[in-house]
Amino acid sequence: MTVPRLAVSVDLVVLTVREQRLCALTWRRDRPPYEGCWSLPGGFIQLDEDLPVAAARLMAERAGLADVRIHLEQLATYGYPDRDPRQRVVSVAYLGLAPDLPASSRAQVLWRSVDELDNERAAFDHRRILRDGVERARAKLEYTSLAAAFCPPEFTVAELRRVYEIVWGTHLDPRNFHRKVTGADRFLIPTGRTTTRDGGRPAQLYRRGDAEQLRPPMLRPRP
Amino acid sequence: MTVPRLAVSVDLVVLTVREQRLCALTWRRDRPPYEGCWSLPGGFIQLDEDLPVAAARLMAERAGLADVRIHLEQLATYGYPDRDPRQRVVSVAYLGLAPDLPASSRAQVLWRSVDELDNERAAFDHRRILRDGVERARAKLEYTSLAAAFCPPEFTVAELRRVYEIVWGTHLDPRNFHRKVTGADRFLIPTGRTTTRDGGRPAQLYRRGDAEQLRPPMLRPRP
DNA sequence: ATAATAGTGTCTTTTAGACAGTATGTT
DNA sequence: AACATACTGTCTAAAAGACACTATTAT
Repeated sequence: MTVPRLAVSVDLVVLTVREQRLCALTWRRDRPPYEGCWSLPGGFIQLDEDLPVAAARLMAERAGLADVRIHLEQLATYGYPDRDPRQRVVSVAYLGLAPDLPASSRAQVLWRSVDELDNERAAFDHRRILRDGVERARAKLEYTSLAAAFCPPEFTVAELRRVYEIVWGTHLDPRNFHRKVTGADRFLIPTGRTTTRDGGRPAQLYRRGDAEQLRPPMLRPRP
Repeated sequence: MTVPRLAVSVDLVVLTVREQRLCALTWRRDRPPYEGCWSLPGGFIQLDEDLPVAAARLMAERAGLADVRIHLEQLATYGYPDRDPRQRVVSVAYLGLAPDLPASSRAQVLWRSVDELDNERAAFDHRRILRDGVERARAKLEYTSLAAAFCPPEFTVAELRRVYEIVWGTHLDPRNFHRKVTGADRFLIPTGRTTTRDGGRPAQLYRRGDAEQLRPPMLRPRP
């Protein structure tokens, strides 16, 4: 019996919060198929390459983000037979959460609002993959400390709150939020320094603690 | 540029609760590599086959479970280069949650306790995959209604509680549990019938409701 | 009657949600 | 001074945890 062999790619859903919007890193395709559509950065894996290694390599090569501080986790694998019209490709998607970084040097690579992207023609099944990545990120803010992955190394409680508000598209009470996150075990570590970059009274700066879970979780307000 | 092509397989972590233990469906390997070790049921995908279709096919062919009522979801994809010594294989793992079914007709296919399996030599990286599947199942009981996937079509609150207790390895207060699950929106639908199969006072029988989320979640007791 | 399990009620503690009030900076 | 934001405190409502008590079957 002979075993079918397939092309295997890695696609990246890299999210960040910038200009009051949840944004994803995208390419603009300049040739068929799906010319003119947006697509996720990605590429084929090498024969001797582990999946997370391929994801990190493509993060540098195709997303322009060589920074190792970016949180990267496997999202899901997409493999229905005609998702690429040229050949059968099984794609392993990774989800990356990044702080607001300087834009890439390449003109082809753009941060774009996920709401905009959702209303535009996407290449392949990349809209579906993006949706899955956004929903994963939204869900993970509830019960993990991953929101801090969207923040710079030192951040204020208000900046962290704005991450939640923008990713969830909701308003959160600043005082209750403050109590919740500062009270959570090992979520935030005070640096002792303060900043006035948000205006008003100087705010404590925090670093990310080593807690991964947020217990009890912070549930999204439901309409 | 030439695209490397790889074998892609689907491996199944099928869990059930039987004889007071969380069990997984396994094969016993009768030839190298990993002769004598246990392995997860699985196989290669066909060239024109979608991943969920392949998972369902292998569920029937290799696990002996053609039953469509079994909950099936994608778990994760494993692809480090030497996970199979014969050739490079990227494996997409699926997680299945099944009620306590009659044993398979094939002697090679066995339900075995996940704790036992964790202490025995496994083929390939199947111990890691099993651990990931078990952890996913444990986590999902917290914030979804998936525990009912381990139960027969009609079940009592006590049977549902035993699922939680066995999967989590904890004791839960029967009265608080009853209040929580019967109060949860659209988690359980009373059938009107009762049963005495657990002894004692007859218990209401319930069917699974259409709620997928459990809000607020039922958190595992922590030590 | 006794044992076993189902189900209800009650009290306490924890947490969330709403919001008043004080603190400390900038303009 | 006015204003902006940070932070603390307080009250209430919801939910979890502990556990007493009643209900309905089998033996």
